[in-house]
Amino acid sequence: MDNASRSERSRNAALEAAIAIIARDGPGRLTLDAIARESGLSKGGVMHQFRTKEAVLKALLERQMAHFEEFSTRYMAKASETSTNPNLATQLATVREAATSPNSAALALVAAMVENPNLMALPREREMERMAAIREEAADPDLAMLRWAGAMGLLLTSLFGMSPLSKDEHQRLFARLVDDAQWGGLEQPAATRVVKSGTVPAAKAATRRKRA
Amino acid sequence: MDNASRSERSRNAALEAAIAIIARDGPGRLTLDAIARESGLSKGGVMHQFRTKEAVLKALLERQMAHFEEFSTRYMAKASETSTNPNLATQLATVREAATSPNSAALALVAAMVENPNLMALPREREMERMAAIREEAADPDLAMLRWAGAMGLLLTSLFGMSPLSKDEHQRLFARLVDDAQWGGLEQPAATRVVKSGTVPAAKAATRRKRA
DNA sequence: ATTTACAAACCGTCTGGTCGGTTTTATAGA
DNA sequence: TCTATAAAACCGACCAGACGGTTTGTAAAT
Repeated sequence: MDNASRSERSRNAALEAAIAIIARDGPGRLTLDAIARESGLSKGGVMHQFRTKEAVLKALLERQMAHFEEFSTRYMAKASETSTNPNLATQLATVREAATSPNSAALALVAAMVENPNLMALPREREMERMAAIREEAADPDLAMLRWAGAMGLLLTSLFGMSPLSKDEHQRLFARLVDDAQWGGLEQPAATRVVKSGTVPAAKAATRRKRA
Repeated sequence: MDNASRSERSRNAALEAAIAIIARDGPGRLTLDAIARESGLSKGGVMHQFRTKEAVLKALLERQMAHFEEFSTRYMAKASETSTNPNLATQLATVREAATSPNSAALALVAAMVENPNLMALPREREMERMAAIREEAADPDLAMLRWAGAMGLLLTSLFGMSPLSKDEHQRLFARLVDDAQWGGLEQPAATRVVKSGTVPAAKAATRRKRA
Protein backbone atom coordinates (compact mmCIF):
# COMPACT_ATOMS: atom_id res chain seq x y z
CA MET A 1 0.00 0.00 0.00
CA ASP A 2 1.00 3.53 -0.71
CA ASN A 3 2.94 5.18 2.08
CA ALA A 4 0.78 8.24 2.40
CA SER A 5 -2.43 6.27 2.56
CA ARG A 6 -0.89 3.86 5.02
CA SER A 7 -0.22 6.78 7.34
CA GLU A 8 -3.67 8.18 6.85
CA ARG A 9 -5.25 4.84 7.56
CA SER A 10 -3.37 4.60 10.83
CA ARG A 11 -4.08 8.15 11.89
CA ASN A 12 -7.70 7.56 11.14
CA ALA A 13 -7.80 4.33 13.09
CA ALA A 14 -6.23 6.04 16.09
CA LEU A 15 -8.69 8.94 16.06
CA GLU A 16 -11.63 6.61 15.56
CA ALA A 17 -10.45 4.56 18.50
CA ALA A 18 -10.11 7.69 20.60
CA ILE A 19 -13.69 8.67 19.93
CA ALA A 20 -14.91 5.19 20.75
CA ILE A 21 -13.06 5.23 24.05
CA ILE A 22 -14.35 8.63 25.08
CA ALA A 23 -17.91 7.70 24.20
CA ARG A 24 -17.76 4.36 25.97
CA ASP A 25 -15.57 5.01 29.02
CA GLY A 26 -15.55 8.77 29.43
CA PRO A 27 -12.83 11.30 28.70
CA GLY A 28 -10.84 10.36 31.78
CA ARG A 29 -10.05 6.95 30.35
CA LEU A 30 -8.52 8.22 27.15
CA THR A 31 -4.87 7.13 27.28
CA LEU A 32 -2.29 6.42 24.63
CA ASP A 33 -2.17 2.76 25.56
CA ALA A 34 -5.93 2.56 25.33
CA ILE A 35 -5.83 4.10 21.87
CA ALA A 36 -3.19 1.61 20.80
CA ARG A 37 -5.22 -1.31 22.13
CA GLU A 38 -8.48 -0.12 20.61
CA SER A 39 -7.05 0.76 17.22
CA GLY A 40 -5.02 -2.41 16.80
CA LEU A 41 -1.86 -0.38 16.33
CA SER A 42 1.10 -0.67 18.64
CA LYS A 43 1.91 2.17 20.95
CA GLY A 44 4.98 2.93 18.90
CA GLY A 45 2.82 3.18 15.82
CA VAL A 46 0.51 5.62 17.48
CA MET A 47 3.41 7.68 18.72
CA HIS A 48 4.85 7.76 15.24
CA GLN A 49 1.73 9.42 13.91
CA PHE A 50 1.23 11.73 16.86
CA ARG A 51 4.29 12.84 18.73
CA THR A 52 2.35 13.62 21.88
CA LYS A 53 -1.04 13.05 23.43
CA GLU A 54 -1.90 16.69 22.99
CA ALA A 55 -1.32 16.21 19.26
CA VAL A 56 -3.95 13.48 19.29
CA LEU A 57 -6.46 15.75 21.00
CA LYS A 58 -5.68 18.57 18.61
CA ALA A 59 -6.10 16.34 15.58
CA LEU A 60 -9.34 15.02 17.01
CA LEU A 61 -10.61 18.51 17.56
CA GLU A 62 -9.67 19.62 14.06
CA ARG A 63 -11.25 16.58 12.52
CA GLN A 64 -14.55 17.20 14.24
CA MET A 65 -14.44 20.86 13.40
CA ALA A 66 -13.84 20.04 9.76
CA HIS A 67 -16.78 17.66 9.79
CA PHE A 68 -19.19 20.24 11.09
CA GLU A 69 -17.62 22.89 8.92
CA GLU A 70 -18.58 20.85 5.93
CA PHE A 71 -22.10 20.26 7.19
CA SER A 72 -22.28 23.97 7.86
CA THR A 73 -21.24 25.19 4.44
CA ARG A 74 -23.49 22.70 2.71
CA TYR A 75 -26.46 23.80 4.78
CA MET A 76 -25.53 27.43 4.34
CA ALA A 77 -25.69 27.09 0.58
CA LYS A 78 -29.34 26.16 0.77
CA ALA A 79 -30.30 28.42 3.65
CA SER A 80 -28.85 31.56 2.10
CA GLU A 81 -31.44 31.34 -0.67
CA THR A 82 -34.52 30.84 1.44
CA SER A 83 -33.83 32.45 4.80
CA THR A 84 -33.42 36.05 5.83
CA ASN A 85 -30.98 34.97 8.52
CA PRO A 86 -29.08 32.08 6.97
CA ASN A 87 -26.19 32.24 9.42
CA LEU A 88 -28.40 31.69 12.43
CA ALA A 89 -30.36 28.99 10.63
CA THR A 90 -27.17 27.20 9.69
CA GLN A 91 -25.68 27.43 13.13
CA LEU A 92 -28.82 26.12 14.76
CA ALA A 93 -29.01 23.24 12.32
CA THR A 94 -25.37 22.42 12.92
CA VAL A 95 -25.77 22.36 16.68
CA ARG A 96 -28.78 20.11 16.28
CA GLU A 97 -26.74 17.86 14.04
CA ALA A 98 -24.03 17.69 16.70
CA ALA A 99 -26.63 16.82 19.29
CA THR A 100 -28.15 14.00 17.26
CA SER A 101 -25.13 12.58 15.45
CA PRO A 102 -24.64 8.96 16.50
CA ASN A 103 -20.90 9.19 16.97
CA SER A 104 -20.97 11.40 20.02
CA ALA A 105 -18.84 13.79 18.10
CA ALA A 106 -18.58 16.80 20.33
CA LEU A 107 -17.08 14.62 23.06
CA ALA A 108 -13.74 15.41 21.47
CA LEU A 109 -14.27 18.85 22.84
CA VAL A 110 -14.71 17.62 26.36
CA ALA A 111 -11.64 15.46 26.17
CA ALA A 112 -9.62 18.38 24.91
CA MET A 113 -10.80 20.60 27.72
CA VAL A 114 -9.95 18.05 30.35
CA GLU A 115 -6.41 17.65 29.13
CA ASN A 116 -5.62 21.18 28.13
CA PRO A 117 -8.27 23.87 28.52
CA ASN A 118 -6.59 26.34 26.23
CA LEU A 119 -7.08 24.04 23.29
CA MET A 120 -10.54 25.54 23.35
CA ALA A 121 -9.14 28.65 21.72
CA LEU A 122 -9.51 27.15 18.25
CA PRO A 123 -13.21 26.40 18.34
CA ARG A 124 -13.92 29.57 20.26
CA GLU A 125 -12.41 31.83 17.63
CA ARG A 126 -14.30 30.06 14.91
CA GLU A 127 -17.45 30.51 16.94
CA MET A 128 -16.86 34.21 17.35
CA GLU A 129 -16.79 34.75 13.60
CA ARG A 130 -20.06 32.96 13.26
CA MET A 131 -21.53 34.97 16.08
CA ALA A 132 -20.58 38.18 14.35
CA ALA A 133 -22.27 37.01 11.15
CA ILE A 134 -25.41 36.09 13.06
CA ARG A 135 -25.48 39.47 14.72
CA GLU A 136 -25.03 41.27 11.41
CA GLU A 137 -27.99 39.69 9.74
CA ALA A 138 -30.36 39.77 12.69
CA ALA A 139 -33.14 42.25 13.20
CA ASP A 140 -32.83 41.54 16.91
CA PRO A 141 -29.24 40.40 17.53
CA ASP A 142 -29.77 39.57 21.18
CA LEU A 143 -32.72 37.34 20.42
CA ALA A 144 -30.65 35.57 17.79
CA MET A 145 -27.89 34.95 20.30
CA LEU A 146 -30.40 33.66 22.79
CA ARG A 147 -31.71 31.18 20.25
CA TRP A 148 -28.13 30.10 19.70
CA ALA A 149 -27.59 29.83 23.45
CA GLY A 150 -30.72 27.73 23.72
CA ALA A 151 -29.42 25.31 21.13
CA MET A 152 -26.08 25.10 22.90
CA GLY A 153 -27.85 24.49 26.17
CA LEU A 154 -29.77 21.59 24.70
CA LEU A 155 -26.62 20.18 23.15
CA LEU A 156 -24.32 20.50 26.13
CA THR A 157 -26.74 19.33 28.79
CA SER A 158 -27.54 16.19 26.86
CA LEU A 159 -23.87 15.70 26.08
CA PHE A 160 -23.05 15.67 29.78
CA GLY A 161 -25.96 13.50 30.71
CA MET A 162 -27.49 16.40 32.61
CA SER A 163 -30.47 16.87 30.41
CA PRO A 164 -33.82 16.37 32.11
CA LEU A 165 -35.49 16.19 28.70
CA SER A 166 -36.65 13.20 26.70
CA LYS A 167 -35.60 12.61 23.11
CA ASP A 168 -38.96 13.75 21.88
CA GLU A 169 -38.88 16.97 23.81
CA HIS A 170 -35.36 17.53 22.61
CA GLN A 171 -36.42 17.23 18.99
CA ARG A 172 -39.46 19.39 19.48
CA LEU A 173 -37.51 22.14 21.17
CA PHE A 174 -34.88 22.17 18.46
CA ALA A 175 -37.56 22.37 15.83
CA ARG A 176 -39.06 25.38 17.52
CA LEU A 177 -35.70 27.07 17.86
CA VAL A 178 -35.05 26.69 14.16
CA ASP A 179 -38.46 27.90 13.01
CA ASP A 180 -38.19 31.63 12.39
CA ALA A 181 -41.95 32.05 12.22
CA GLN A 182 -42.24 31.35 15.93
CA TRP A 183 -39.87 34.09 16.98
CA GLY A 184 -41.26 36.97 15.01
CA GLY A 185 -43.40 38.49 17.72
CA LEU A 186 -40.90 39.93 20.09
CA GLU A 187 -38.07 41.60 18.28
CA GLN A 188 -36.60 44.60 19.99
CA PRO A 189 -35.16 47.14 17.55
CA ALA A 190 -32.65 48.91 19.77
CA ALA A 191 -34.27 51.06 22.46
CA THR A 192 -37.90 51.01 21.38
CA ARG A 193 -39.51 48.17 23.19
CA VAL A 194 -42.66 46.87 21.55
CA VAL A 195 -45.36 47.32 24.13
CA LYS A 196 -48.36 45.44 22.99
CA SER A 197 -51.69 47.03 23.78
CA GLY A 198 -52.81 46.73 27.37
CA THR A 199 -53.64 43.09 27.90
CA VAL A 200 -51.23 40.38 26.93
CA PRO A 201 -53.22 37.18 26.45
CA ALA A 202 -50.31 35.00 27.42
CA ALA A 203 -49.95 36.69 30.78
CA LYS A 204 -53.56 36.03 31.52
CA ALA A 205 -53.15 32.43 30.49
CA ALA A 206 -50.21 32.08 32.83
CA THR A 207 -52.14 33.55 35.71
CA ARG A 208 -55.05 31.32 35.00
CA ARG A 209 -52.90 28.22 34.98
CA LYS A 210 -51.05 28.95 38.15
CA ARG A 211 -51.34 26.21 40.75
CA ALA A 212 -53.63 24.21 38.54
CA MET B 1 -9.79 22.93 69.08
CA ASP B 2 -12.92 20.86 69.11
CA ASN B 3 -12.59 17.58 67.25
CA ALA B 4 -15.66 17.97 65.08
CA SER B 5 -14.73 21.45 63.97
CA ARG B 6 -11.17 20.32 63.35
CA SER B 7 -12.52 17.75 60.92
CA GLU B 8 -14.80 20.21 59.28
CA ARG B 9 -12.02 22.70 58.85
CA SER B 10 -9.91 20.08 57.10
CA ARG B 11 -12.72 18.83 54.89
CA ASN B 12 -13.44 22.37 53.94
CA ALA B 13 -9.82 23.14 53.16
CA ALA B 14 -9.60 20.06 50.97
CA LEU B 15 -12.72 20.90 48.99
CA GLU B 16 -11.67 24.53 48.64
CA ALA B 17 -8.32 23.38 47.34
CA ALA B 18 -10.01 21.05 44.89
CA ILE B 19 -12.05 23.89 43.45
CA ALA B 20 -8.99 26.08 43.15
CA ILE B 21 -7.11 23.36 41.29
CA ILE B 22 -9.92 22.68 38.87
CA ALA B 23 -10.38 26.37 38.15
CA ARG B 24 -6.67 27.01 37.68
CA ASP B 25 -5.35 23.85 36.02
CA GLY B 26 -8.43 22.12 34.65
CA PRO B 27 -10.26 19.03 35.84
CA GLY B 28 -7.60 16.69 34.48
CA ARG B 29 -5.08 17.95 37.03
CA LEU B 30 -7.22 17.24 40.06
CA THR B 31 -5.34 14.57 42.02
CA LEU B 32 -5.22 13.62 45.66
CA ASP B 33 -1.61 14.72 45.95
CA ALA B 34 -2.47 18.05 44.39
CA ILE B 35 -5.29 18.52 46.88
CA ALA B 36 -2.95 17.73 49.74
CA ARG B 37 -0.34 20.17 48.47
CA GLU B 38 -2.84 22.94 47.83
CA SER B 39 -4.70 22.58 51.09
CA GLY B 40 -1.64 22.34 53.29
CA LEU B 41 -2.82 19.00 54.64
CA SER B 42 -0.85 15.84 54.25
CA LYS B 43 -2.13 13.19 51.90
CA GLY B 44 -2.92 11.00 54.87
CA GLY B 45 -5.00 13.78 56.31
CA VAL B 46 -6.98 14.10 53.12
CA MET B 47 -7.49 10.36 52.94
CA HIS B 48 -8.68 10.34 56.51
CA GLN B 49 -11.49 12.73 55.64
CA PHE B 50 -12.35 11.13 52.32
CA ARG B 51 -11.76 7.45 51.93
CA THR B 52 -11.48 7.67 48.16
CA LYS B 53 -11.14 10.20 45.39
CA GLU B 54 -14.69 9.58 44.31
CA ALA B 55 -15.77 10.56 47.80
CA VAL B 56 -14.06 13.90 47.30
CA LEU B 57 -15.90 14.46 44.03
CA LYS B 58 -19.17 13.46 45.57
CA ALA B 59 -18.70 15.78 48.53
CA LEU B 60 -17.73 18.56 46.17
CA LEU B 61 -20.83 17.98 44.14
CA GLU B 62 -23.08 17.90 47.16
CA ARG B 63 -21.54 21.03 48.58
CA GLN B 64 -22.15 22.96 45.39
CA MET B 65 -25.65 21.60 45.10
CA ALA B 66 -26.40 22.65 48.65
CA HIS B 67 -25.07 26.11 47.98
CA PHE B 68 -27.30 26.65 44.99
CA GLU B 69 -30.17 24.94 46.74
CA GLU B 70 -29.99 27.58 49.39
CA PHE B 71 -29.77 30.39 46.89
CA SER B 72 -32.68 28.82 45.12
CA THR B 73 -35.04 28.55 48.07
CA ARG B 74 -34.21 32.05 49.22
CA TYR B 75 -34.93 33.43 45.77
CA MET B 76 -38.03 31.32 45.45
CA ALA B 77 -39.47 32.82 48.63
CA LYS B 78 -39.47 36.26 47.06
CA ALA B 79 -40.34 35.21 43.52
CA SER B 80 -43.39 33.22 44.52
CA GLU B 81 -45.06 36.41 45.70
CA THR B 82 -44.43 38.54 42.67
CA SER B 83 -44.12 36.21 39.70
CA THR B 84 -46.65 34.06 37.91
CA ASN B 85 -43.91 31.55 37.13
CA PRO B 86 -41.69 31.60 40.20
CA ASN B 87 -40.02 28.27 39.44
CA LEU B 88 -38.71 29.40 36.09
CA ALA B 89 -37.67 32.75 37.51
CA THR B 90 -35.80 31.06 40.32
CA GLN B 91 -34.10 28.57 38.08
CA LEU B 92 -32.96 31.27 35.68
CA ALA B 93 -31.64 33.38 38.52
CA THR B 94 -29.80 30.41 39.96
CA VAL B 95 -28.15 29.56 36.68
CA ARG B 96 -27.11 33.17 36.32
CA GLU B 97 -25.71 33.06 39.81
CA ALA B 98 -23.71 29.96 38.90
CA ALA B 99 -22.40 31.70 35.82
CA THR B 100 -21.27 34.82 37.64
CA SER B 101 -20.08 33.39 40.93
CA PRO B 102 -16.36 34.09 41.22
CA ASN B 103 -15.43 30.62 42.37
CA SER B 104 -16.20 28.81 39.15
CA ALA B 105 -18.50 26.63 41.14
CA ALA B 106 -20.06 24.40 38.57
CA LEU B 107 -16.63 23.14 37.59
CA ALA B 108 -17.14 20.52 40.24
CA LEU B 109 -19.65 19.06 37.88
CA VAL B 110 -17.17 18.75 35.07
CA ALA B 111 -14.61 17.13 37.31
CA ALA B 112 -17.19 14.65 38.46
CA MET B 113 -18.14 13.77 34.93
CA VAL B 114 -14.58 13.17 33.91
CA GLU B 115 -13.92 10.79 36.74
CA ASN B 116 -17.22 9.04 36.94
CA PRO B 117 -19.98 10.02 34.52
CA ASN B 118 -22.75 8.40 36.49
CA LEU B 119 -22.19 10.77 39.38
CA MET B 120 -24.27 13.06 37.22
CA ALA B 121 -27.33 11.14 38.27
CA LEU B 122 -27.71 13.21 41.45
CA PRO B 123 -27.92 16.67 39.90
CA ARG B 124 -29.92 15.34 36.97
CA GLU B 125 -32.71 14.00 39.13
CA ARG B 126 -32.87 17.24 41.06
CA GLU B 127 -33.06 19.07 37.77
CA MET B 128 -35.91 16.93 36.54
CA GLU B 129 -38.06 17.84 39.51
CA ARG B 130 -37.48 21.49 38.84
CA MET B 131 -38.24 21.01 35.20
CA ALA B 132 -41.57 19.47 36.04
CA ALA B 133 -42.42 22.42 38.29
CA ILE B 134 -41.50 24.86 35.58
CA ARG B 135 -43.68 23.02 33.10
CA GLU B 136 -46.61 22.99 35.49
CA GLU B 137 -46.71 26.70 36.01
CA ALA B 138 -45.99 27.76 32.44
CA ALA B 139 -48.55 28.97 29.94
CA ASP B 140 -46.17 27.80 27.22
CA PRO B 141 -44.08 24.99 28.71
CA ASP B 142 -41.82 24.61 25.69
CA LEU B 143 -40.95 28.27 25.69
CA ALA B 144 -40.13 28.04 29.37
CA MET B 145 -37.81 25.13 28.73
CA LEU B 146 -36.17 27.02 25.93
CA ARG B 147 -35.49 29.93 28.21
CA TRP B 148 -33.98 27.47 30.65
CA ALA B 149 -31.92 25.93 27.85
CA GLY B 150 -30.73 29.38 26.86
CA ALA B 151 -29.52 30.06 30.36
CA MET B 152 -27.76 26.71 30.49
CA GLY B 153 -26.16 27.45 27.14
CA LEU B 154 -24.78 30.73 28.42
CA LEU B 155 -23.55 29.09 31.59
CA LEU B 156 -21.92 26.04 30.05
CA THR B 157 -20.26 27.75 27.12
CA SER B 158 -18.64 30.33 29.36
CA LEU B 159 -17.74 27.60 31.81
CA PHE B 160 -15.82 25.73 29.12
CA GLY B 161 -14.20 28.80 27.74
CA MET B 162 -16.17 28.39 24.54
CA SER B 163 -18.29 31.45 24.88
CA PRO B 164 -17.88 33.98 22.09
CA LEU B 165 -19.69 36.56 24.22
CA SER B 166 -18.29 39.39 26.30
CA LYS B 167 -19.18 39.86 29.95
CA ASP B 168 -21.51 42.70 29.08
CA GLU B 169 -23.38 40.70 26.49
CA HIS B 170 -23.57 37.84 28.91
CA GLN B 171 -25.19 40.00 31.53
CA ARG B 172 -27.54 41.61 29.06
CA LEU B 173 -28.69 38.28 27.67
CA PHE B 174 -29.32 36.87 31.10
CA ALA B 175 -31.31 39.94 32.03
CA ARG B 176 -33.49 39.46 28.98
CA LEU B 177 -34.00 35.78 29.69
CA VAL B 178 -35.20 36.55 33.18
CA ASP B 179 -37.55 39.36 32.20
CA ASP B 180 -40.98 37.81 31.69
CA ALA B 181 -42.30 40.93 29.98
CA GLN B 182 -40.09 40.28 26.98
CA TRP B 183 -41.39 36.81 26.32
CA GLY B 184 -45.11 37.45 26.42
CA GLY B 185 -45.71 37.84 22.71
CA LEU B 186 -45.36 34.34 21.38
CA GLU B 187 -46.94 31.81 23.63
CA GLN B 188 -48.36 28.78 21.93
CA PRO B 189 -51.34 27.34 23.79
CA ALA B 190 -51.32 23.77 22.52
CA ALA B 191 -52.28 23.45 18.86
CA THR B 192 -53.43 26.97 18.03
CA ARG B 193 -50.43 28.78 16.68
CA VAL B 194 -50.67 32.55 16.89
CA VAL B 195 -50.36 33.78 13.33
CA LYS B 196 -49.86 37.47 13.42
CA SER B 197 -51.49 39.44 10.63
CA GLY B 198 -49.69 39.36 7.29
CA THR B 199 -46.67 41.58 7.70
CA VAL B 200 -44.34 41.05 10.58
CA PRO B 201 -42.29 44.22 11.08
CA ALA B 202 -39.30 42.30 12.33
CA ALA B 203 -39.17 40.20 9.17
CA LYS B 204 -39.07 43.32 7.08
CA ALA B 205 -36.31 44.70 9.22
CA ALA B 206 -34.33 41.54 8.78
CA THR B 207 -34.73 41.65 5.03
CA ARG B 208 -33.71 45.26 4.96
CA ARG B 209 -30.61 44.55 6.98
CA LYS B 210 -29.47 41.60 4.96
CA ARG B 211 -26.00 42.01 3.47
CA ALA B 212 -25.70 45.49 4.82
C1' DA C 1 -6.92 4.91 77.91
C1' DT C 2 -9.12 5.02 73.76
C1' DT C 3 -10.52 7.19 69.95
C1' DT C 4 -9.86 10.71 66.50
C1' DA C 5 -7.07 13.77 63.37
C1' DC C 6 -3.17 14.05 61.06
C1' DA C 7 1.67 13.02 59.11
C1' DA C 8 4.93 10.61 56.14
C1' DA C 9 6.91 6.84 54.08
C1' DC C 10 5.66 3.42 51.08
C1' DC C 11 3.37 0.15 47.27
C1' DG C 12 1.63 -1.56 42.90
C1' DT C 13 -0.18 0.15 38.83
C1' DC C 14 -0.77 3.20 35.14
C1' DT C 15 0.78 7.08 32.23
C1' DG C 16 3.05 9.71 28.69
C1' DG C 17 6.96 9.28 26.31
C1' DT C 18 11.67 7.13 24.55
C1' DC C 19 14.51 3.91 22.06
C1' DG C 20 16.57 0.29 19.40
C1' DG C 21 15.23 -2.70 16.13
C1' DT C 22 12.24 -4.77 12.13
C1' DT C 23 9.36 -4.53 8.20
C1' DT C 24 7.51 -2.11 4.40
C1' DT C 25 7.77 1.37 0.74
C1' DA C 26 10.43 4.82 -2.10
C1' DT C 27 14.43 6.16 -4.82
C1' DA C 28 18.30 5.76 -7.70
C1' DG C 29 21.94 3.63 -10.48
C1' DA C 30 23.32 -0.32 -13.44
C1' DT D 1 14.39 -4.78 -14.70
C1' DC D 2 17.12 -5.87 -10.99
C1' DT D 3 19.46 -4.27 -6.95
C1' DA D 4 21.41 -1.40 -3.26
C1' DT D 5 20.21 2.07 -0.18
C1' DA D 6 17.60 5.33 2.10
C1' DA D 7 13.47 6.63 4.28
C1' DA D 8 9.22 6.01 6.27
C1' DA D 9 5.86 3.12 9.06
C1' DC D 10 5.59 0.21 12.73
C1' DC D 11 6.62 -2.72 16.78
C1' DG D 12 7.30 -3.77 21.70
C1' DA D 13 10.24 -3.45 25.56
C1' DC D 14 11.51 -0.05 28.61
C1' DC D 15 11.69 4.21 31.82
C1' DA D 16 10.82 7.87 35.18
C1' DG D 17 7.35 9.97 37.31
C1' DA D 18 2.55 10.38 38.80
C1' DC D 19 -1.38 8.20 40.34
C1' DG D 20 -4.85 6.26 43.98
C1' DG D 21 -4.57 4.03 47.98
C1' DT D 22 -2.33 1.52 52.33
C1' DT D 23 0.33 1.29 56.34
C1' DT D 24 2.73 2.68 60.28
C1' DG D 25 3.51 6.05 63.59
C1' DT D 26 2.40 10.31 66.56
C1' DA D 27 -0.06 14.11 68.73
C1' DA D 28 -4.28 15.91 70.29
C1' DA D 29 -8.94 15.44 71.99
C1' DT D 30 -12.35 12.73 74.63
